[in-house]
Amino acid sequence: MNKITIKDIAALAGVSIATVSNVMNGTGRVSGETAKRVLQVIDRHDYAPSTAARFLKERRSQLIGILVPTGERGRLEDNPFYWQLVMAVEAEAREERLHVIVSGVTEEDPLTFVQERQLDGIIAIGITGDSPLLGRIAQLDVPCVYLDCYLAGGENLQVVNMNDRMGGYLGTKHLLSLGHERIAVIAGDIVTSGVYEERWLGYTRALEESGIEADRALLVETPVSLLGGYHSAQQVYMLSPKVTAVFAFSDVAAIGLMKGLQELGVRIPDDLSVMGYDDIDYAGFLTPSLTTIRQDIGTKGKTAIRRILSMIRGSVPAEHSVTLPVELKRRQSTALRFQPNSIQKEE
Amino acid sequence: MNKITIKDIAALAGVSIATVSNVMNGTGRVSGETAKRVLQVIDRHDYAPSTAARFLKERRSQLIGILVPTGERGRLEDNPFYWQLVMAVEAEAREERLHVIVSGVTEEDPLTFVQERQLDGIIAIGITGDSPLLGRIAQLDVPCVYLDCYLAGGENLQVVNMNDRMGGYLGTKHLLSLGHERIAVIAGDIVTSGVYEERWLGYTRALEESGIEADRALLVETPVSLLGGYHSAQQVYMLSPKVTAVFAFSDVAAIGLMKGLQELGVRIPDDLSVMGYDDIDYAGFLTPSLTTIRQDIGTKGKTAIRRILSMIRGSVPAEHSVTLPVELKRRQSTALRFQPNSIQKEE
DNA sequence: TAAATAGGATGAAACGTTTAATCATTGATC
DNA sequence: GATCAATGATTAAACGTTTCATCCTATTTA
Repeated sequence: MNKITIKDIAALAGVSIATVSNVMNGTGRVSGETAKRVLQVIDRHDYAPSTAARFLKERRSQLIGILVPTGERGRLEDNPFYWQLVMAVEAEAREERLHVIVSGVTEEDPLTFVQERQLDGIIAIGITGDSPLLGRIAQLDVPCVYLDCYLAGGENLQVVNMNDRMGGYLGTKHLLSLGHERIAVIAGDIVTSGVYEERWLGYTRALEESGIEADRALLVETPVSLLGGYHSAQQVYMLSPKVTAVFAFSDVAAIGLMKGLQELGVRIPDDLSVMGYDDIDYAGFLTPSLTTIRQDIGTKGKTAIRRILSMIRGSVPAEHSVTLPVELKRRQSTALRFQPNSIQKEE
Repeated sequence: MNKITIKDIAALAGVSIATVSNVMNGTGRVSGETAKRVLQVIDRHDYAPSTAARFLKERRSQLIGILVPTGERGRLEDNPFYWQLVMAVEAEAREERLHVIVSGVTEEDPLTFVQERQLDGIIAIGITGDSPLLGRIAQLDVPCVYLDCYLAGGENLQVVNMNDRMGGYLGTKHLLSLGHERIAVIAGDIVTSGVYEERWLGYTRALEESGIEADRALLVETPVSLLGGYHSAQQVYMLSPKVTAVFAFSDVAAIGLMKGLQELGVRIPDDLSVMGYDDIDYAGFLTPSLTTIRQDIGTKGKTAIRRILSMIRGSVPAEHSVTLPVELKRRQSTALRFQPNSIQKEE
């Protein structure tokens, strides 16, 4: 069953292939009569023009790549966050008749496919300031928007970030306002990841404003995952009761942490306040529900794809980077420091 | 900055384009000498051959489509499950040098892009027995694997399902073994969705084996989501205390349900046992942790893509459909019926 | 010495589109 | 009646590959 081509349609409709092409694209001049006939033939044989041929001619692909960091065994990172992002990007893209390729980037052969497939644009997520990818992408000369990236020399790159520093600041302020002064932090590797570093900077600034010096000993660096959070419960437990609150820089880690703490007999928020970050859907449905910093991933994705689109159309947005707002979402997992009658912990 | 093509490489290396092509693909006969020279030139200009041109010739795309159901506003359905799937599929695909397009399918123009882009294969998720898509896909004549689909006349279609009936059966057996006899069920629309219907059939069979007749009044049909589960808590509450256990056919709904119940003062599992389905990552990290039916999404995805690959290579797997095993994951949210001292509920 | 063979490289067609340039027909204008 | 303009449709080049058939040159074989 050989694929039907524009040539077949032309023959069947008794016109030239140019006319068929013109009918499909609304270009050139075609009489209503002919157009109708051609469309009928197209419809009857449900013919669809080959994008390979078209894009070969037009030198583009109508394809957007989402470059997702890979974790163990070269797999895409396991975080529901990415699906949220894909959802947002795909929705916008589909409206513009673009499609979305989701791909992990590995060390060996990171990006040749971008070039080979002539992607119209790419969205790169979570690239750290010193990554070699950065140079590669620049070389490619493809419209690119960086998401959640804090880049060293990237002044003229398109960057879309959430206001991570503000998030760290808001969360810490909230805990301070509840009377907490020694606040532990759970985060991924602070040094290499701009996102967590920014949140940490917000954290320290808030503390400073209250005349408290940030104490690196209260920082627990752990993989950002349920298990990572779970395992760090032990360390947090050792820090208590001097430490009365924990700020986890990720909801996922916070959920693991809470589980771990509860198993150790710690009551949340009575004994310890826990604060998350992201406001993933589950945050509001935990017991206790999780106070967190909300970032609107949908907006983030939408902003990214919109910028890609305007870059594709040749109009580079005026401002290079945009920082989207975050918001404190107060729930049950944070409370005033110490119940009056529970100043000392049982040992 | 015009894209560099095979022609440029040929000119620079002082050979014909045929030779360049041969060098790249290891076809034809090329001397080691020439090969080296060509490769150098390719490397120096980091040239990457255009897939559009290549695939135009080869009549394929090295592209796999994942067709995701769309929910409100035409967006991809919001369920972390899909990301798990994409992760698995993408990993396998990348090894075979295929790429993955994620696309929602809408009513208006469901699938022309499959044809236009000449996808090498598609993975269709959650298509119900009577969907018009089914016919369209068959028409396309593209290798397709159906995931989580119970199809009416689909004897010769490639279907990969989990053993949903067994899952329903196992979960119900478990609850029965704990002494529960009136067990409510929370599910999406049973009629149209094969998956939930199967689980329901497993449920009724288990009951029958204990001489209990399934009671349709104990079935709460609700959207499969956190909020859906949350809202159904009210109905479940009305059914208690005669009903002593709930089987939610989705973890996501179960999580919402538990939250709702806890807000109503119901203790889990003391007052009511709750059982989920899927074993999403969060299930083990809730308080109480959720007893559930585990399905291995990674394996599901891997199986699907493997079958696609063999279909692409022309060898249609012998058995048309495969059913993967599920497993009971016992945790804290289910317990023996009634504490001895709490036979009657306070009213 | 002539013919056959093998290795190495090339020419050109084909893949299915788009599009600029061209052509043919008809009706309007001078 | 000749020129022009407008309309409708066609021809052919181009896009960047792959690949088959062909060609050249040196070496081996008869």
